[in-house]
Amino acid sequence: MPSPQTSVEMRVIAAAKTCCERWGIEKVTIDDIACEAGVSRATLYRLFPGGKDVLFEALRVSELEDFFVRLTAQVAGAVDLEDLLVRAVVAATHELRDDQHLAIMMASEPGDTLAQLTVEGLPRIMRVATIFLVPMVDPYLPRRESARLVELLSRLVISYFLAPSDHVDLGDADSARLFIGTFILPAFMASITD
Amino acid sequence: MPSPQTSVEMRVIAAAKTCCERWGIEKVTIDDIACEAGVSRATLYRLFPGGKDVLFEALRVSELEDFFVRLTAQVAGAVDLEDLLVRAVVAATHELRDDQHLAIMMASEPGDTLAQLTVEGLPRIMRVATIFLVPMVDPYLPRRESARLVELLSRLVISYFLAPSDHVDLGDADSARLFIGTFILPAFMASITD
DNA sequence: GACAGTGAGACGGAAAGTGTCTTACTGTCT
DNA sequence: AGACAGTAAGACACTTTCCGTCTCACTGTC
Repeated sequence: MPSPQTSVEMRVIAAAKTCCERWGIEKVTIDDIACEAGVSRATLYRLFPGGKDVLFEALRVSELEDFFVRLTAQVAGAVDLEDLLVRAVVAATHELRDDQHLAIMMASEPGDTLAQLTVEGLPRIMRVATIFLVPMVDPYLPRRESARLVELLSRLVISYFLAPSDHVDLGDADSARLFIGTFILPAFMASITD
Repeated sequence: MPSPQTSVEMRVIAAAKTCCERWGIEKVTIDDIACEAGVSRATLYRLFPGGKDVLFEALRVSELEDFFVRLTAQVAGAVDLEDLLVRAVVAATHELRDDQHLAIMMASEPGDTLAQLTVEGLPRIMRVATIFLVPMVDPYLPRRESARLVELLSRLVISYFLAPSDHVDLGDADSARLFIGTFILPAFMASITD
């Protein structure tokens, strides 16, 4: 094989992303993706048995991991729990707002995209968020509390992204700090190990 | 009827344009357009007998007319033939470069889009260009020469737009003036009625 | 030479899209 | 009131596209 074993999968996933941006998920066909990836349909089905559903699930997971990899990089160097949470919330909000791919999906298939951010996709989002963020919160809180905190903030970031508030702007560090200091940290105060 | 007789046609054409931008021409269906226009399929077929082909042809004509209406506005007030031609060429080049719709089409269906700018669509472009521009050139040249001049410049604008040159930039007034003064006007000098 | 990975493409069934037609509704005009 | 034009809704038959699976041939690698 000419490259690491993930190469073809990655290429197919990237092709799926490209095709989605070009045509919208509901107009993309397996042939489109296979063609874009420079791969035969047979290969695509061998790599992702189950077809479109499995492939798009893999794409979402891939996107989500990229999202949190970037997020992790942006919160490196936080000095305490409040700083960590504020940075994470602000960075996540900006990532969401700047996500070109997400914007296109939201414009062309609002229904599906919203479902992926809320009812259907939220469990996966929570799962990946937990994997990436809980280890960062762990130094400050007991494990169980870390998971609760990450879940709570993740839900709030998504909610405020989808429906911005007049009172809080989680994309603004000061506003986020005030919000977190007022509504979030007190609830976890008793557990803070520091 | 609640509005002028062209209203429904316009709405359908606008819907076709919207759908094209969202999904690309090769992915759009008649149902998409009818739905976007808030019109039944029956109505759409009554308005554009022949379906997709006729409808898209109407869309192209509509786009083209809009293009030249804007162009006409931008060359108003030209003081002589050279000035008129330079303004027209520069404005047309900028229109093409800034055309978001065209850019999307070019990205998603380069083949079809190019065909509409060259082999298949060029006769229509020439026709509409002639209708709009010849009257503006007429004061300076005999009718037959006007048509030749408009055709020549239209072809050149498209060519330089599609494949920019290192020597000439028809989007730049000085460069365009030099070009027109050197290669175009001399050929028509003998006919200038001024 | 065995073998894993792949491209090409055939295949039948399912789904979507097309173009035509009929029916019923809603206003407008006489 | 009744005729009428314009329309939405959707049934219909036909065509095209798409899907998922399968076979076969090719190509490198061990």
